[in-house]
Amino acid sequence: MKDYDHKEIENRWQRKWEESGIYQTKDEGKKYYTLVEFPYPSGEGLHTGHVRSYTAMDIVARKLRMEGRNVLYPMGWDAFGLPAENYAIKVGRDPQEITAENAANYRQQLKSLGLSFDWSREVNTTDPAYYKWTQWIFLQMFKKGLAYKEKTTINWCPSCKIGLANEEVVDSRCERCGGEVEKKEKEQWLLRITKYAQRLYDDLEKVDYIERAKTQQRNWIGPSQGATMKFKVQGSKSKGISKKEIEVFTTRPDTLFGATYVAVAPEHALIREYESAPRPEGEGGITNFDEVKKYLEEVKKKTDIERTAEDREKTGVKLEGFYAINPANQEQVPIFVADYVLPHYGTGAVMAVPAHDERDFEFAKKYDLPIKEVIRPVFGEPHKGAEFRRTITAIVRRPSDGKFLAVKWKKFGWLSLPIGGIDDGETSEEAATREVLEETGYQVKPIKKLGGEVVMHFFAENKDVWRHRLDQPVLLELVVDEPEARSAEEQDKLEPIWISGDELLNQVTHSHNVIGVRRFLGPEQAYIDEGELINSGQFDGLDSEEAKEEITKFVGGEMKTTYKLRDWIFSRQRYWGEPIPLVFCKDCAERFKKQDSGFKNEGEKTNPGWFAVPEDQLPVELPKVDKYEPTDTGESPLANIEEWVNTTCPQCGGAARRETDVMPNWAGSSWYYLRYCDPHNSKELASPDKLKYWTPIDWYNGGMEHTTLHLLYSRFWHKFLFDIGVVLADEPYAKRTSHGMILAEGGEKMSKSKGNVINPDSIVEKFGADTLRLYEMFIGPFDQSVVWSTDGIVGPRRFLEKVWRLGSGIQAPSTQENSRGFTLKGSDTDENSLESTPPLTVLHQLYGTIKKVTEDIEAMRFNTAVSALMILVGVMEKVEKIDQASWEIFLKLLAPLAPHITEELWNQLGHTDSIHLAPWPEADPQYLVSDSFTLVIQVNGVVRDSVEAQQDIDEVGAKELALRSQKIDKWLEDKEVKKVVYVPGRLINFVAL
RNA sequence: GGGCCAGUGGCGGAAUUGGUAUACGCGCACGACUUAAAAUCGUGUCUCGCAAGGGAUGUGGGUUCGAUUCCCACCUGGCCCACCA
Repeated sequence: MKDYDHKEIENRWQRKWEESGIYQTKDEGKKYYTLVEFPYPSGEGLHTGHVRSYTAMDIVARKLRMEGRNVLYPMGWDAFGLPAENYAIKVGRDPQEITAENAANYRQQLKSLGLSFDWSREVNTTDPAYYKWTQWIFLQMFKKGLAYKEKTTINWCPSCKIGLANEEVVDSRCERCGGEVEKKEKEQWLLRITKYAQRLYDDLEKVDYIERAKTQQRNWIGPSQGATMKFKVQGSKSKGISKKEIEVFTTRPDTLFGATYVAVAPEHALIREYESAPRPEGEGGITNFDEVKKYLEEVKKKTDIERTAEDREKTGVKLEGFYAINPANQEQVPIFVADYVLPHYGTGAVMAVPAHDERDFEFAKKYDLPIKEVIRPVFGEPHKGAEFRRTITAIVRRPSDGKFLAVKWKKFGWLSLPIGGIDDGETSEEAATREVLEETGYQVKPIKKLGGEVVMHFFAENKDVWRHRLDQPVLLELVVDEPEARSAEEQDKLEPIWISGDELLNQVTHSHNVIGVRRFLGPEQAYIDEGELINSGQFDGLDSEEAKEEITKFVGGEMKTTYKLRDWIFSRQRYWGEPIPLVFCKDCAERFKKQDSGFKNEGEKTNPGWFAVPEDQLPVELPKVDKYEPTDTGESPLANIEEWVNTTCPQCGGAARRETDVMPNWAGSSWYYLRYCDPHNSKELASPDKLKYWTPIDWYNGGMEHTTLHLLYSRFWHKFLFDIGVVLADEPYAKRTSHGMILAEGGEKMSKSKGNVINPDSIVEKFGADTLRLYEMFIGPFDQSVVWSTDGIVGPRRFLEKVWRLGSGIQAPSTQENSRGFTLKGSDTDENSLESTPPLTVLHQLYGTIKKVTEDIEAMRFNTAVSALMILVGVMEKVEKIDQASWEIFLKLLAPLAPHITEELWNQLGHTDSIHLAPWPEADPQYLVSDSFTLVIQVNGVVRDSVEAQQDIDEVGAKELALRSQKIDKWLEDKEVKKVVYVPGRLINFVAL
């Protein structure tokens, strides 16, 4: 027998598969579209994480093929991007060349892993034939008014002299040089993804994504319900109220009566307006504009690190010279400019309610602004199901005279006073306690009699936070104790423990069963929860929920949903990306400004002077340049190529200039999955027939890090393509799963700088692709991060060697007659194991494994699938004979995971067809159940014995059988069986006292 | 600060409608084969105890005949977001 030579076997079969084209997909049959994220072909080559994701989907794809599905499992290159550009700058080579080399390397690596990609459908985002359609989609968006140019702040790295995308900024530092990132104003193209925010949010309901991904997208889109309302602005010296207004967004219109100032973001239009045209005081001008200007400059200078520093103080400047009018009560309130107000969220202006918002509270404290309470907490009814087995004694100190009053804290949120009952005479102390509690805002009422005790209801609602919104804090001193375990005298001797706030929380919850815990907050904090309105005129007594709508209506505001999601900044002032196919004509811009008509589409209307490059001129190809660096002004290097930039206006035929910004690398990856359906189509991005056949993607696996960028962006593009009738489904991916990261030994991230990167090539070389595949699947749960261990690889390798030895002992049938039944190698020398395990065991094991492996692959539980196969081999190893049919079933089960060795052994059995096209085995139900099982016998829930029982045994039979056990006798001695719990097929439990 | 996820032997991990905790693999120990080693095969491997038994799934509680699994609180680690009004 030959040794298992993984190199020879893997090379040979990879070659044969390629020659025969068995993984090339036709466009017919019952389709299934499996997809993995196409890689960025970096210089470093493939890493272990790629192997994990691609192997997993390869297994799924292979199994589906064996089940008769027409599977599309394609691959391509997401090849635009910074690393290639930076490398090009460094060595002065064309990024296209570098990319081609890297892609060739990746292709070779992927092939060496035996992945069943259909290479005839390979795509490359940097191929003009591909990005022609990326540009085309962008133009459709432009024409629908979804693209617009706006001055926004970008991240600017002063040392690299380039603008950085948000993704290139890590912890406010430049990803490349590590320097601090500054802000810079720049004209940018943006895509109006916010227009799709609600649909992107709602339609998550329709798709089968891993729950984490859904949650993350929901949080990212971040809708919040609230209202916009207008504050009128009045000059301090003018009589009438001006027409000027500040619109604010709030989620808490119920607190409007507590709004004691208005704050606007430094970027707010109000300030810009005064900056360009200061007005006299009487008309509501800013009289301290110099001071304001100074503040704005300070803010601009601040880096992100300073702005987000943990202990940062809120700063702001009051705008002197005018007031805002609180629309609820017509009170004059000051206006501040403050950088804690975000320009891009809501309206860029807030009504500040210090009493009920932590940030406003902090700001009001600092600038000595009024804090007006308008919400009071409401206590609900106690949790009905609460039972009281334990009591904590608590002592309340009365603020007036500092005297202690004994009370008992019962379970959560209850305070019981040892008094005879409110009606029949409290002691003066007890009455005083109650008064203190009542005065300080707690509802105190008798709940139930407990042996002469009246239990006072102190708090109520479960899971609520105990808020102490009082001037005079009542401290609770808890003696942690179980009264039923101690005598009264002992209790008296207990030393009280002083605790408060978070300590209380810990103390109580650590030692006792507290279902809900109330946290002390001092009076020095804002009460941010909802409650009952006070100091709010005619709205007093309403609860927050009702008041929100009522007050909004009252002041003429509008209920509105806003989103955290921001529009997508779509320009990069770089070279290595798709040129944005737009042209700017100065003359036309002037003309449009004058006559405001003649637009052919929304895009031209939104962006006067900008025109789409005519579709017959696509693609706008990336020209060759000498230098790949951005210009000193931060413009794209394309701006330097006059002959490319200068063109003619598609509208008037006059001189015009091309847009020199390029698209971000998220552009090409937003629709690549569509191109795989019809990769060589030169007339359309893909033919409608093929799109209809293949989309949506049935199963898409990728990294969690792409959830809020790539995944969301591509859903947006897909919905747009749906709206304009290019695709037929409004969601691109029916199912999305995600693999966990592979960490280096020691649990750290693999990184080049740490030198702990594992190169898959070396593993393939030494152990083989099948071993690497098996190992990465076996290493741990697919969706969790796992730690790489080179030592652990020998496990799967030994397993494959064992399979090889077993399989090689099976000779190809020389005649038809002996095609069934063969002797395992070694069984004639291993006499001990001959009789011990009958073949029936193998059958049960085999069919159980079919079921297990089938289900596990479908649920991505590859680790347990591998484990099941190992167990099966362990069983087969020990029997004298296995019939060939059983062995073939085993090989088929292993085939998706280890495609080379199984193909070889399959071939050695005399098969001429590939195992990967053989039908997937089905579990025969008759072998899935055996006629007996192990009945576990418990006494009071503790396992005391187990016996073999017939599968169909009933409770009476099981009880009889169990009671025959002597071990059980012993445990039931002197006890009375109160109850018997019988779980068919599993256990019987005697509850005995 | 917010959201999400995780915590089980020396290590990776298994066990879900709540029902024998530690499958499978690594490592380790002993044995067989060998002149020897490697490879392979076999046996053992949570912990205390001579045993009978007891204890253990981050910590403390709860629900239950029975909890790794469900509930509450806390601690620790990871990922994402972060002044989102």
